[in-house]
Amino acid sequence: MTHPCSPIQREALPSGTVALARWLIGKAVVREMPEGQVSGRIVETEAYLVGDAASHAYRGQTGRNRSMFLDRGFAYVYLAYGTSFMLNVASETAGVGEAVLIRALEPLSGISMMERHRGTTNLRDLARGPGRLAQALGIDRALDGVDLCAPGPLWLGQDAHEPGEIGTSIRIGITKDADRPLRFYRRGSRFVSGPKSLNL
DNA sequence: AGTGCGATTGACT
DNA sequence: GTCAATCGCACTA
Repeated sequence: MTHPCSPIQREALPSGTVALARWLIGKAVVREMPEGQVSGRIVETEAYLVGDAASHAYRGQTGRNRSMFLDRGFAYVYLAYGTSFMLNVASETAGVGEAVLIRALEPLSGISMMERHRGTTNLRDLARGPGRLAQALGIDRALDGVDLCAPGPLWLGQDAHEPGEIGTSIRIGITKDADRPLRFYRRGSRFVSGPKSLNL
């Protein structure tokens, strides 16, 4: 197993939300549960910026989005469509509301636990899409605001693996500021979400 | 207090 | 390919 075993230090995160979104491709998300460890390699991200009408922080800080305004490396978790939790990484200095949405993982460890959480054994479907990813890792609002750069229930790890070639596209599922090239993905990975036309 | 709307998913034609 | 489910939250009054 190629387990990462300690969190990436906050100082190692690149500054700038777009830089972080690209850099996170190929890093690992690690979830510690009572039953064991679940982890996956990040293969798809999106950036949400200040002045971006698609961002939850567009109209400033609110009860839901306050974790977007934490320092780099803290988690912002929210519920979308009443059904799916979304995992984001706050990406700027404290007080600035920007974040990176983690959209898809390539399963690395704890796969049987992911299968149980997701109700399928289809490896490709375990964490392809932000809602599926959160379900596979048992992520919900209880993890909103946790430090992903510290040991605990959820953290970011190095992965002994090349990030691969990174593609860029418009973001998925938004209607405002929909033309900006702020989605990043591992080119050629079968674990990325989205239509073929955005994964070239 | 009421209303409209998603950073999605799964089921179905 | 289409489409409804589902609910917390932000916005209006």
